[in-house]
Amino acid sequence: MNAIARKALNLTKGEETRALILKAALQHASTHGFDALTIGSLAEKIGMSKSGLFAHFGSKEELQIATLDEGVRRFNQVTTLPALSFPRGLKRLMAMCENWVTWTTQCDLAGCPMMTAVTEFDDKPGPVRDAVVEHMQRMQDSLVKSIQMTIDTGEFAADTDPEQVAFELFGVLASCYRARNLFHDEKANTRARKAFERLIASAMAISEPKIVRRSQRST
Amino acid sequence: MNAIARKALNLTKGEETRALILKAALQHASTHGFDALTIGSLAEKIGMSKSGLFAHFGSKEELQIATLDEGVRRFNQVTTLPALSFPRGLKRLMAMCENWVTWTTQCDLAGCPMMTAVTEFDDKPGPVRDAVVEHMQRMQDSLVKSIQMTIDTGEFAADTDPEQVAFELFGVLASCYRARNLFHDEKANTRARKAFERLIASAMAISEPKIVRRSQRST
DNA sequence: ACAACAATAGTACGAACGTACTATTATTTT
DNA sequence: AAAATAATAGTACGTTCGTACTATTGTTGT
Repeated sequence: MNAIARKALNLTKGEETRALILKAALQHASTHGFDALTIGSLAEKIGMSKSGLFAHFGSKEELQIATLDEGVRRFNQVTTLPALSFPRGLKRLMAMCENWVTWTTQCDLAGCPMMTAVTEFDDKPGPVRDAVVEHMQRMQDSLVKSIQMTIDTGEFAADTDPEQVAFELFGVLASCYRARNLFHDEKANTRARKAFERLIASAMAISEPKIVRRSQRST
Repeated sequence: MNAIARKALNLTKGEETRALILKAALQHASTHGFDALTIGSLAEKIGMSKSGLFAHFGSKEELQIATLDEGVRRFNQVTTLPALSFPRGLKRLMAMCENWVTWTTQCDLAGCPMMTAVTEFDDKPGPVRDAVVEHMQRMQDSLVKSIQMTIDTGEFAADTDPEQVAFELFGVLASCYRARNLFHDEKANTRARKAFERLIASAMAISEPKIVRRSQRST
């Protein structure tokens, strides 16, 4: 990119390379993990010197955190943001579920960087773990809020436990990623969608099954 | 352990230390990951020399695979095996679910080593990944078989998709581990149990909800 | 008990790691 | 265009890594 084009985007040279580094870093971390995110290998990957790259972050931990932040940013960009164009409630929630399934593909990532970060840092105290926890907490809060909205609109049963639904939705996603990345299972996305549907349907159904069962059993 | 006690267990000295190493290795890997399973740190942890420990495995990869094998062995020991004492079908399946929730605690592990291995090696080709895939495939097959048995006994609906149920069961477990290890959520186990129950109930329910819905909508 | 062998320790090596520190270019501001 | 500043490269250092290789100790079978 030349200086003119850069100025048009209000980017300094440093910011431009930093963005370039983070793009490569995110790709690397999503496939090989955040621990494999070494300064040397990353520098070689994008064709710059170790020290030149290092100067942008000051430490490996800062690089990891910046990469994680970038991952979350991209995630929100392709999942949460587009979902906001749907009306509050079930429609929006379903849009988010669908976007979750396809987001890594959309962003050209092999795995989900956040999911990787979670298992990598869940027992490794330090600033990176803190960042992971904060991000995941924020995501969960936003998800719980979406579910609560679906209750408020009356689409989900009033006695639905939003946190329980969020818990299960996350599980579906985790299972989907595993099936995709470990087993290269082509049905992974389909299975995830089916699981989402079932989960949603179960939150919608009020207490109808009970009534039926009673009438059948009373024969 | 002295030589007499060892002989009583039919163990050579080498086998004894190997078992000791693997116990420490599994603990280390379950908390810090398989990549952090370095020869040096492990040797120091159990008070022996790097070269002495190394001689038992010949390479780091072999150590990782042996540790993974040990994890699977322990897993089966406290989950699959006890469940076999329950009758085929729903009872046994429910026992397995319950054992999954508590197995790491029972084995004094911080996280689930297999779950860690999956995210760590899902995009890292090599013998370790191959071992992970093989183990997980075997586990999944056994789970699918258990679900199929529950269909055969008539406890699950005939049109139940065993692989789909296995997919979702795994997701619940993944979510449980995340809640426990990342958020230190005390409700994690409770949520997992609730999710299992809901999933099982949904496989049991035939097509009753449909009937109700139709009658309501036709107003 | 002693020879044969298994198990462990010691030492050394190249490679890669993170991170200082200094030098050299680009870029921006005046 | 020159001065000031930002960005990148170069070099070096101490650690730790995995893994050879050799030496020593412990265990086992005869």
